[in-house]
Amino acid sequence: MTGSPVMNADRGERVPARAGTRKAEIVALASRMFREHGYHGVGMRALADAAGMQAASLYHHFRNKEELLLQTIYVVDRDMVVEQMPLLDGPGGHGERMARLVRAHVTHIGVNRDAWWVAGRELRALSPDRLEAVQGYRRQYQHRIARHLAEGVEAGEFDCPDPGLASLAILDLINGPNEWFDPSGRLTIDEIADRYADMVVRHLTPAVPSDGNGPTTR
Amino acid sequence: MTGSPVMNADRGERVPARAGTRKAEIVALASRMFREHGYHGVGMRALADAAGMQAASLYHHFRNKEELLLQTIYVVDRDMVVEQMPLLDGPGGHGERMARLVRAHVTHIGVNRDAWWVAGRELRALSPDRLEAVQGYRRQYQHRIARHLAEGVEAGEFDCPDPGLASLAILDLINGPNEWFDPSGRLTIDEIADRYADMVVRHLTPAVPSDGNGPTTR
DNA sequence: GTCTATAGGGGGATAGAC
DNA sequence: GTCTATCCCCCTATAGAC
Repeated sequence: MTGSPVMNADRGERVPARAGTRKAEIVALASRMFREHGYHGVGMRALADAAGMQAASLYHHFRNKEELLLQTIYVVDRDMVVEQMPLLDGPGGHGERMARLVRAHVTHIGVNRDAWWVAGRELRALSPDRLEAVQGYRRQYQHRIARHLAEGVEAGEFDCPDPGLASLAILDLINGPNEWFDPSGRLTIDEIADRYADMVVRHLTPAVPSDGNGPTTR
Repeated sequence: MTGSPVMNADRGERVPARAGTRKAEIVALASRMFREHGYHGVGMRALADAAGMQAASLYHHFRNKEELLLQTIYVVDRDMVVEQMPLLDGPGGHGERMARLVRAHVTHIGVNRDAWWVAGRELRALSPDRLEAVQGYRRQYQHRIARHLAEGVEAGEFDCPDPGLASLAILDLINGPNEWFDPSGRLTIDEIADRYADMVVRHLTPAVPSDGNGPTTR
C-alpha cells in the first residue's frame, strides 16, 4: 500500500475530480466511452471530439490517458472502502449489518454503471503500482467482509464453515449485477439490492436458528 | 438465434480449431495474449512474433483479428451449452443435477482460464451479429437453469421464490472464480467447485426439509 | 485553457513472389 | 503456408502560439 488515497493531491492523480468541474465532466464522459468501446478502443481524439475540444487540450487537464482510467476506477474503489465498508461497523446484529452493506454495494453498481463496468474490466491497463493500489483496496474490502463473517459465527448468528471462501462467494454474488443489470429490466436496482441482501442473510443464517436452546456457541 | 453452432463450417468461423493443429496453437496463444493485454492491446505483429511467423501469415489461417477473438470465446460458450447444460437432464434429483452442473462449470473455468477471462471481458469487440450469437448461448444457458429451478420447486425439492433472479444469482456466483481463481492459491479448482456446489444446493434446499409431512407442494 | 501542427510509432490488412 | 513490402490510417504525446 502506498499511503492514503488523498496523498499526491498536487499531482492530481488519486483525488477524484470534484463534481461539477470541467474535469469531472470529462471523467464521466471517458467512463462512458471506456465502457462502450474499451479503454484501448477509445482514442484521445475521439474523447476530445466528444468533449468538444482538441486532443491536445485534454493534456491540460490530465497528465496522460491512464490518469483518465484511474479517475474512473477511483469512483468505485474509493466508495467501496470509505462508504460501504464502514457499514459493517454500524449498529445492529451481524446479519442486519451485512444486509446493509449488500444493499449499498448493489445500489452503488446501479447508480455508477459506467465506472463499475470499467473498473471490472480494465484494471489491466493500469501501470503496476496503480494496479497494486487498487487491488489493495479490494483485498481490504474482502478481508473486512471475511472478518465480519467470522465474528458473526463467533456471536452465534452465522453458520459459515469457511469465511474466507464465503467472502469471495458473497462478492461474486453482489458484483454480479454489474454484468447484467438493465435499468429497463424487470427489477429496479433497489429491488435487486433488497433480494440479494435477503439471499445473503438467509444463506448465512443457521438452518434451524431456534432449536429451543437459543444460539449455540459451537 | 442464427442456427447450429456447426454451420458456416466452410467460412471457418464458428467451428473450433481442432486440437493439435497449427490453427489451434495460434488460438491458444491468442487467448493467452488477449488475457494478458486485452484484445485491443495485442497487435497482429505481436501475435505473429509470438507464433514465430510474420503478421501477413496469420491471414492465411484467419480472415481477420476478430475471428481469433471469436475462436477464443467459442471455447467457453460451446462447452457451456453442449457439455454443461445437458447435465441438468441427467439422472438423479434436482439438487444432485444442479450440483453436477455447478461443479462442471467451475471446473471448466479452472482448466480454460485464458478463454474464460477473455470471454468475460472482450465480448464488446465482436461485431453485432457475432455478439448477438454469443449472447444467445448465454441466455439459453441461463434460461435452462431458471427452468431447472422452477421444476425443482414444483417437485418440492427446492425453495426458491424467484427462479429468474435466482438463476442470475447462481451464475454470478459460479462465474466468480473466473475473476479470482489462482492455481497457486489455498484451494484447488476442484475444491472450489465442490464447495460452490454445496453452497448452491444448500441455499436451494428448504430450511426444514423434513417437518414430518414430507415435501410440500405450496 | 484551448488551439494548430507535428513528431514518432504502431495499428489492421493486402498484393504478390516463392 | 510463409515470406517481403507496403498502403493508409490512427495512436499518444509534445511544442509553442494565442
